[in-house]
Amino acid sequence: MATIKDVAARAGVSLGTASRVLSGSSQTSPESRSRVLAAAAELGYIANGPARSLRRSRTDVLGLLVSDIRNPFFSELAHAAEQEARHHGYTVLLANANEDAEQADAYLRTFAAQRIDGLLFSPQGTVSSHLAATLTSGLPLVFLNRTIEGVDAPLYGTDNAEGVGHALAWLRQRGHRDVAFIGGPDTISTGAERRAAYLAGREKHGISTDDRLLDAGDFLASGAAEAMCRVIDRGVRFTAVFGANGLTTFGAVRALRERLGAEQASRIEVVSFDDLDWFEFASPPISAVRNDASSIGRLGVRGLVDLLAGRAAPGQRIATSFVDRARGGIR
Amino acid sequence: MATIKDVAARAGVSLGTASRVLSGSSQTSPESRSRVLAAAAELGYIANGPARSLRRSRTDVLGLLVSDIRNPFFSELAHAAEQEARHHGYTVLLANANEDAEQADAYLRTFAAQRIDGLLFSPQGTVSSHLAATLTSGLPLVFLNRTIEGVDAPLYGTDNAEGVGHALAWLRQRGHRDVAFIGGPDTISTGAERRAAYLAGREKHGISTDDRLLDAGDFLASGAAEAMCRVIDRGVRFTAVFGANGLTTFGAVRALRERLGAEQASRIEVVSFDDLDWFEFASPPISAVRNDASSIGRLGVRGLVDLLAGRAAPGQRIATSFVDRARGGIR
DNA sequence: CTGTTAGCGCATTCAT
DNA sequence: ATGAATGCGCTAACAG
Repeated sequence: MATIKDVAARAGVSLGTASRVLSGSSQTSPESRSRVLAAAAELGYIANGPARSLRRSRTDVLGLLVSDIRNPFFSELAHAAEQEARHHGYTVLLANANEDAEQADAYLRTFAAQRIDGLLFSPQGTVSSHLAATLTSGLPLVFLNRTIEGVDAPLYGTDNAEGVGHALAWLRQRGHRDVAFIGGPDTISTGAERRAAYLAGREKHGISTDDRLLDAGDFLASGAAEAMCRVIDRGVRFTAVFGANGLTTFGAVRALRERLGAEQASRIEVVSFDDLDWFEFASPPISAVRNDASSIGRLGVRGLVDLLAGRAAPGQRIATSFVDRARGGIR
Repeated sequence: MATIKDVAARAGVSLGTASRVLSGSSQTSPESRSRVLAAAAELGYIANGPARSLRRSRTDVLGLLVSDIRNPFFSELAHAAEQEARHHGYTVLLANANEDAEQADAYLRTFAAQRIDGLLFSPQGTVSSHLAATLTSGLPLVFLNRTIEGVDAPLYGTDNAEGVGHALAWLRQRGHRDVAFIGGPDTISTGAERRAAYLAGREKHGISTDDRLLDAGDFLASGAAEAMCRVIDRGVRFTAVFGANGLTTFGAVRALRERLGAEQASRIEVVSFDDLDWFEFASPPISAVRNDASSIGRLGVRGLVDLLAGRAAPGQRIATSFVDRARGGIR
C-alpha cells in the first residue's frame, strides 16, 4: 500500500510538502499542490489512519454504545447518528452491549484502546468500576436517551413525561379505566421516568390506581411477556394495556394472545411507548407514542461535536408525537 | 493517559520487558511479570491501539458493511458477527450502506484508511471503481448472504433455492394456484436467485405461470408496496402473495390493506422469505421461510478468520427452515 | 531472560 | 513555500 513517502517521491517534492498538501493545512504552491494530488490519485493513496491518529493524538472516531442493536429504536438511532457523524467528518464505531453490563464494560475498554475522540452512550443503568473510570477520565461524553444519575453529561433523549401524557390522554379519551401498565427496569432511566409519569398522571386521567395492574419487565419481549402474565394471573379486569417500550408492547401482546386467545385478546386495546411498523396491522391496531430515534441520534452527535469543539452542549429533550390508530370513535 | 513507558518505569524494568509482559509474546520471569502487571493495573494502563496497529501493521479490526442496518435481518446478522468476532479477538467496525452504492463506496474508503484486517460484505450489486479497487487490493474478503458475480470470495449465505422450495411446497399444500410474487432487484444476488428459483419451481407446484402476477421492488417497504400495487392494477386474480424478503412482505401487506381494505386483504394468504416478529399477529398469520441471520453472521466471521489465518474458507449455504402459521388445514 | 535500539507512517517544528 | 529532522507509542530484532 502506497505511503506518503511514495507520493512525495513520485511528485518530486519532499515528504513535508506532500503532507501539507494532503492534509490541506498550510499553504502550498499551486504547482506542487497539483503534482502531489496527481501522484496520490495515480497511486491510489489512502492515508494510514493509525499512523495519523498516533501523530495527531486524535482518531476522528466516535464510539456509540447502545443497549441492543436489534431493538428497532436503537438501530434507527444508530443509523441517524452515523449519518450525522459522517457529515462532521467522524466515523462511528458501533458497539452493542446486548443489555448486559459486562459487555458494555468490555466495549468501553475497546473504545479506550482505540482512543475514540468521544462517546455516545445509552447505558443499562448499572455502573461498574470500568464504567466509572471511563466516565471520569475526561472523555467527552453524551448520553443518548438513557442517562445515569449523578453523572454530569448532557442527555439527548425523549421527553418521557410528555410521551406518557399523550398515552394517558388517549386512554381517557377511549374511556379506559382499568389499564394494565407493563413497565421497564427501574435501573434504566427511561423505565423509571415513564413509570413515574404514569403513576403521577393516571388518577388525573380517570385511570384506576389499583397497583395490581402494574408490573415491569426488562424492556425485552420475554420479560415483558412474563410481566403481562403476572398481571393476568392476578385476576384483575383490564380493558387496555400500556407497554412502556416497543419490545415490551410486543411481549405483552404475545402474552395476551397466548393466555387469552386471539379472540379475547382482540377486545383489549393496546397503546405503546415507541411505534413499530406492524402496529397498524394488529387487531385492533395499536396506537403509539412516536419516539423520534433519528432526531435523538442526530442531535446527540451534534452535541458531542460541540463538546469536542469546546462549545457548550446543554442536552435536550426531544418531543414525541402520538399516532392514534383507534378504529371508530369513543368506545 | 499512561503509556507503556510509565508502566515500565513504575515496575522498574525496561520498556521491552514491559511490552513483552503486556503483549504476552515472549517469556518473562515471574518476578518482572507480576511487577509489570501490578504497575499497569495501578496506572489503569490501556495500550494505545493506533500505535500498536502502526507497528504491527494489523489492527485486529474487521469491517462489516451491510446494506441496511434497520433491516432486522441485518441487525441480527451484525449482532451475531460482532459476538463471534469478539470471541476471536477482533473488533467489528460496522458500516451501513443504506442500500446505496455511493455510501458503500465511502465506507470502503474509510475501512481502507482504518486499515481493517478483513472485510465482511453484503453488497448492493453495483460495482463501482473504488469497490473494484478494494476487491482486488488483496484485502481478505468474505461475502455475507449476497455476492457479486465474478468476484472470487467465499459466500456465507442463505440457501435461496431451498428456501423458495419450502414456500412453494407450502403454497401447493394450501391449494394456491394464483400467486403474486413480489421480488427484489435482479442486481442483488438474493433477489435474482429467489426469483429464478420461484420461476423454475412454480409450474411443478401447480402454480400459475401468468407473468402478470410477477413484479419486483427494491427490497425496501416502499418499492415493494409499489410493485404490489402494479400487480393489483393488472386486474389478475390471486389468492396468495409471496414476498421475497421481510421488508418486501411488509410493503406488500401494507399495499394490500390500503388498496383492498383490511377485510378483502385478510382473504389473501401471505408467505414470506424472512420471518418477522409480528407475522404471528397478522390476520391471517403470515408463514415464512426462516433465514438464519445469526448463523450467517457467525459462520461468515469464522470464514474470514480462517482466511486471515491462512486457512481455506470454502463458503457455505445455510439451510432455512419454514414456519407454517396457517390456520386450520388445507384451504 | 532482559535492556537497547530501530522504525512503522505521519504531522509538525525549525530552518531556510 | 519548502526540505530536513523529530517524535507520537509501540513491537520486534539484536545483543548480551
